[in-house]
Amino acid sequence: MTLPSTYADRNCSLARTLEVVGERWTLLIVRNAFYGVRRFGDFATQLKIPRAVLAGRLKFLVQEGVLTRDDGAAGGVEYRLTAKGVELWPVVRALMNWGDAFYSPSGVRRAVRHDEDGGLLDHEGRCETCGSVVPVPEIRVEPGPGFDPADSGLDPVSSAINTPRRLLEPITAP
Amino acid sequence: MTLPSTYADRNCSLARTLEVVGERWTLLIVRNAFYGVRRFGDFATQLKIPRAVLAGRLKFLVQEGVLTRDDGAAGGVEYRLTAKGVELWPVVRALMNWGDAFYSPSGVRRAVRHDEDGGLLDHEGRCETCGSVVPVPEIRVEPGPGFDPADSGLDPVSSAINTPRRLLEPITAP
DNA sequence: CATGCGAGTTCACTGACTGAACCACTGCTG
DNA sequence: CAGCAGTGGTTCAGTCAGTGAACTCGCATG
Repeated sequence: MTLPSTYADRNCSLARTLEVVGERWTLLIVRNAFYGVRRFGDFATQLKIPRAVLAGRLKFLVQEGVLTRDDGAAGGVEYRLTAKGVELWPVVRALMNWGDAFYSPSGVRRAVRHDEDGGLLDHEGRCETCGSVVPVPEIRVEPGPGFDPADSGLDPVSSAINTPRRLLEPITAP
Repeated sequence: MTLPSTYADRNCSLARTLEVVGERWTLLIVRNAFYGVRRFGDFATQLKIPRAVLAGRLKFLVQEGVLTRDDGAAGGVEYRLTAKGVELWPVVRALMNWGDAFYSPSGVRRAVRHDEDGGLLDHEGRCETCGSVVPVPEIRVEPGPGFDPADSGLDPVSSAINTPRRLLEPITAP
């Protein structure tokens, strides 16, 4: 858990990455940060993660330079992805693609589009309409055909992230 | 650990994927399978993973259809990636890319090439020489500029996987 | 001053991981 | 055919990390 090597293989960048984001909950926290979640309480309610674990993960991610911790405009604390954190998008996307392919028979659970022209993104993150590799802030996520509305979450945070929205745009308090 | 949801969010393919490959050690086992490791003992010695954990992970991955378990030609048991398992390559590659980018200042630890023409692969898996998206069995992995020979591993399995080789090609006993 | 809220911390409990030792089966080998 | 080594596990006690509920702290508001 602490910095000094949790995995032995010093020559493997996969192992090195997993030391940072490979623990339980960590990538879901990062995913929520992409979805615009910034507040401690919002992470906690949406993920139903024990607060002690959340506190530890957030501290570690800040220490690793994946998130920043600042006092937000509204007075509370805000956690946001750094540039290094945003670079985790291909990782998140690859994992989502695999889950959609093998565990979502009725189609992707969340569709990913280029917000400028509405084009779907392929597996490499390229817009099928304009052909460009879409930068993360221009990506829109919305429920796809495999999305199950019966399970869309009753808390306001889940409702917000299940509404079509751009990545990184902050979810707004009710 | 068992199948019934370890994460709450039923509408997230990321969570679903992490239920399969998100536990400690699991992706390193898969990585080794890409590198041609097939035998129980070889996984154990290269990863220095407790044998009980390895046994549990292998059983689970077989159950999930990521690996197959067969009696090999040489008489022992062989674990191999299924087509579904091979589809995890983009995940492994994305994680390695991020680790190389942020934790390997002197360059990638392992270079990934198209074995047919020697072209380097970009982040989307496309060959810079011939321009095609390279299928996994045609990918060659070799030590890159960030590779540290002082730490290249003394056991025969590590030596084998630190030698340039095609993915999925079985490592041969000494 | 009471109330409430956000952001954590504390704590007892449980479950998972660790490492070492042990077991079972196979195929030799003398 | 007894002994032995190799492979593929299982068992077990000790430790460590995750869980969930309750609690604390600081700050703003009424």
